[in-house]
Amino acid sequence: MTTIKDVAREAGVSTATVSRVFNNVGPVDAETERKVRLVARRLKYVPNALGRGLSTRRTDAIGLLLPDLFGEFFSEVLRGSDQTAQQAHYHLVVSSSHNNREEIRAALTMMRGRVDGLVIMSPHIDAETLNENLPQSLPVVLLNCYVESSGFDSLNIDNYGGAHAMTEHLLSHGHASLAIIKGTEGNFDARERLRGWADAVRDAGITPDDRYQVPGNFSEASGYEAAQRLLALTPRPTAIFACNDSMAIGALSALRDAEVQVPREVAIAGFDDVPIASYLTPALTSVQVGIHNLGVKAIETALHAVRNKNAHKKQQIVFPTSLVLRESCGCNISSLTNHQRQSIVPEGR
Amino acid sequence: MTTIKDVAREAGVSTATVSRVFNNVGPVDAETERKVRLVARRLKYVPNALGRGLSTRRTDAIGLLLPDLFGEFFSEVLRGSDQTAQQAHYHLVVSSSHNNREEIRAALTMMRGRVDGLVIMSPHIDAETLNENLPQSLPVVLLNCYVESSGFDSLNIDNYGGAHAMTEHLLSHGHASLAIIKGTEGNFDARERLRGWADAVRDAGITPDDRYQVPGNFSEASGYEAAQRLLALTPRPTAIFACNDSMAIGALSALRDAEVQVPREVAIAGFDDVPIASYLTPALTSVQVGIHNLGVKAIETALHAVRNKNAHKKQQIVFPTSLVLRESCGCNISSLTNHQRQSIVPEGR
DNA sequence: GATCTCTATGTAAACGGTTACATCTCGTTA
DNA sequence: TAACGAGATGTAACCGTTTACATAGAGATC
Repeated sequence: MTTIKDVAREAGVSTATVSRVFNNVGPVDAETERKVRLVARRLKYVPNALGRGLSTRRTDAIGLLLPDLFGEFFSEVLRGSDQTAQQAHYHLVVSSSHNNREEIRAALTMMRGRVDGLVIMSPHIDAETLNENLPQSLPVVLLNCYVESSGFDSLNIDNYGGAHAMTEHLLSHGHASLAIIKGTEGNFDARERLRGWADAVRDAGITPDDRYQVPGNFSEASGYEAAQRLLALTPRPTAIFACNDSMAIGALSALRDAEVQVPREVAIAGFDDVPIASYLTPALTSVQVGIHNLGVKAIETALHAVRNKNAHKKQQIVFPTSLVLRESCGCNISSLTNHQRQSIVPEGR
Repeated sequence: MTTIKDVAREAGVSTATVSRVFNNVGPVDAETERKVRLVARRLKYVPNALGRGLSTRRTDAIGLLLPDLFGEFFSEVLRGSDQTAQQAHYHLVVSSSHNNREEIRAALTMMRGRVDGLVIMSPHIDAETLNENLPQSLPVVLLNCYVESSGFDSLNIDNYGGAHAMTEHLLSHGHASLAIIKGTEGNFDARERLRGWADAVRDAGITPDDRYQVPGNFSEASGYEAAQRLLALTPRPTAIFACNDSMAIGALSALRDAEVQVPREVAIAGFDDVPIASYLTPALTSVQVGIHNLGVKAIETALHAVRNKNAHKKQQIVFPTSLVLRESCGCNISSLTNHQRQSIVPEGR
């Protein structure tokens, strides 16, 4: 592997000059530059990222800590993140499947020194763990984490508002017995969505029935199971709000297997508005959160922090949500094609 | 940020000893070790990855180059990769959305020096580009790339076999007019699947109709459009083989909008067997490729190469596929629940 | 022609580790 | 008791860059 020294020797200049050429910094004679570039190309020289990083204390990489790479949600977050990072000529170091505090801690220390900034998406994180395991100077962006500290930039989805609005919408269809398929126990999103649902139900003058609140874990399988459980109840609920689209998909599948018509007999709505939602049968009504944008914004925030050496004012941003009404909730728009269906969004809340 | 020198000074030993302690190498007195670890913990010392990497010429990271992070397929590959890398205490540097040769070239050089090995999944790669832009010593695993050289480890899906088998299966349902929704132009997978389909059709004594081979690009939207185009034909095909599940999902959606019964009027099958396939309406018959395993195996191969300093014998592995028969192809198993449905696989081909 | 600027370049010290080699101290053996 | 071997530790070179500082030469200014 050729180093800067090889290039310097071959071009008859010092390493400093080669460095200047490759970083476009300081004055370099045009002729010298030409010569250096020529030699570099001939020797296939590429500056070593480690050496450079050690010297500059920059890595040109952003770390991305995710809870579990499952389904379309994370795929979309990642896509947005990757695009944004790449545009800024940054790398993405991805680490996932951290399902408890100890694993997170390990991942955090592993990341130290490898990245210039960190985007963390994990329900199992708290300010103390962060402060314990990360240098103060490392920019951190919390994505959908419930951390009370205002010492970090954070991005959150308006879980409460979205769930509340969707529940109101289902109520507007005349449903009186609303059920919810809850998200993973202890998860912040799950809790907030449940709260939004419960408040909306109560606001409508209905007392939430405990039996109508069945557990789930954000997977299709759990949605399937939850729906089966709901169908066994008497009286059977006439509308189901699933705390994410994956579970809604599972639920749809269970209802079909039980030969229950959706939305005629039971209406369904999800959360996230994953890309395939509009292609389902029936097309899934969902709460749109702009997942892709979430990834984009997270990286942008991290990069901003990196550029300001983390001395900027930290922001807590809440991402607004909007309802995307399709068929599964009972909106009578079955004559539209999918493409049109995708754009039907109720006026702003 | 505390360095090894700080720890050494504070513990009253040399940096060499501290290094020995943290790498479990060479003899160190138990008492000394205790003291060093204590000081290290107190100072919150974490070895710097860059310094270490520069010295050892290892980065403990594997690069993953993907064409486009879209949908469930890549999400699954990534999940398998990440799990495997993490178990081996390696990091994953992900880079995606490389849709032409120049972008690939740029990504390859960016990765140089940052990773110990590289997993490349890209239709736009060739042996020359690889040899030009990568040092001979860097382990490379090609995932689903069409590269004629045997100088690299490679993993390929049995695209031809899978498509052939699925087409045969559709034919066994008595369909005489089979259509195909093709994958992205120029894509290796797409080409092989088309070839498998065409051969199976011909083997059945049918001459493939050009109008029944409509273009697609592996996205839901393109599947939707392609199906619409097929429905407009007379005679209308009675079975459609979509070159991946995303397009099959789009097609299903189009057929429903056109009020065409699946599988009664038109049968459909996909390729990939993404996780949600079994939750669709009707449940999607697909060619299973074990996407998750693909990621696992790719990283395992890369790690093996890293450990052997890339001096091992390169392997070209073809991943077998299997059919997963559900409802959309017309198999009469509608009385089963989803869970059972998932496990119905025909005897080995 | 001395002084001052400005440009172009070189020198060498970091950056944070690892590791070959040297050194020192003991306990063991002939 | 001298020689030896093994264990514990230190010394310093090295990995590939960047960059503060030094230096040299060429015009420009007085």
